[in-house]
Amino acid sequence: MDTREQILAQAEHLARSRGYDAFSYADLAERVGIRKASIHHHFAKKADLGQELMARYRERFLEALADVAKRKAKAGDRLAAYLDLYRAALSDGQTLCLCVAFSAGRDSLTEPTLVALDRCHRESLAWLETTLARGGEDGSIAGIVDPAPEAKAALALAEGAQLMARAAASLEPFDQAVSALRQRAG
Amino acid sequence: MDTREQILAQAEHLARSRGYDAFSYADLAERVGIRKASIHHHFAKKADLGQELMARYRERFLEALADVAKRKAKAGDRLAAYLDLYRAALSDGQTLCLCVAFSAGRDSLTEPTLVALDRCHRESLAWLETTLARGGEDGSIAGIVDPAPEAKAALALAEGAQLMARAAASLEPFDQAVSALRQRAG
DNA sequence: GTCTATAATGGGATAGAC
DNA sequence: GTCTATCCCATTATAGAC
Repeated sequence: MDTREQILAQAEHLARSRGYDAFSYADLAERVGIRKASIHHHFAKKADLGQELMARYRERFLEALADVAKRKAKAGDRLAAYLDLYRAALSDGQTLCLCVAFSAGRDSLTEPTLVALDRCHRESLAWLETTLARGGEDGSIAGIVDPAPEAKAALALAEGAQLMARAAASLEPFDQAVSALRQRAG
Repeated sequence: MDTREQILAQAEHLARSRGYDAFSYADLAERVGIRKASIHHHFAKKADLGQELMARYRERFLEALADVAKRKAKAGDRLAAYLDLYRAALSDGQTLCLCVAFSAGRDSLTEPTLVALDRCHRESLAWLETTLARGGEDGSIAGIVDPAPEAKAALALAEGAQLMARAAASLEPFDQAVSALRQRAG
């Protein structure tokens, strides 16, 4: 992994565990094992780093959703896998997904970063809406009436459950909060 | 309103709109119309201010829940009023509730503040669990099977819907995300 | 591409006069 | 209780040598 990738990886971890405002180039430099000035060589401004973090997070997340759709045929299994993605992102209550972390501190973000965040939300919702609609049709997800608002509810539930788990620094609140939705997926 | 109260009010607004890390004593001083040193007279350390912010927020929120229980007899109406509290806290997508704002940046908080945050979550969950249980019994909330995990789901949904609305700086995502739960309450 | 050095600014916090 | 003045440190960011 080249230096630029290492910076991005460490920055993502810091942003997801502490928040965008609460990590510095000094933290980052220490973890990567280079100097602050070298970070600036790769990302001139912190805003550039934030923007790229969000852009690549969105890309990776959407790829993961596409992969779920490829691996799982039944909509119910896809929804379960969706919840597992959020569960895994928690790392036992230590980190949030980047969308949640960035949403809370949106005032510190620049316009391109906000655009990428919004795009991530909209694309996730489209995937969820399709999944829920299919699940309603083939009967693999129970109680689907109107897929569009229910997709928003599912996203809100996943993000909120993550937040509760992060507050408690434990996975348990997440599992309990999503259990009812999980059961609807069989 | 005395100075101390003004400081708390402005600090709460800043913490809820920007996050704990992203507001300073300088911001606060400017808004209250006094100097930084005068803020330190009332709250020696920022951690003291954070702790008191969380403590009084919890107190006020729990009072609001008690008030809902006093004003509304039916569990379904209580749940609707609960969602309205979260909706009102959003101020059109400009501010989060303090629990959500503090959960995201928990690494910056001191132990007493985290204890108050956890207490706020636990007490809210207890209120919700009682409300959902009653709603299941009297039929005013549809589809209640197991109140304990469903209380956690309702809290996660409310917090997550707030986060989505904050990300979009709009009330709309909140209303759509909670619409299904609202309908279950009649 | 990484380094040392440093600028410029802003952060939390304190001393002491009024 | 509020002020001015100041301290010390962390922050983002840049210049220029290697």
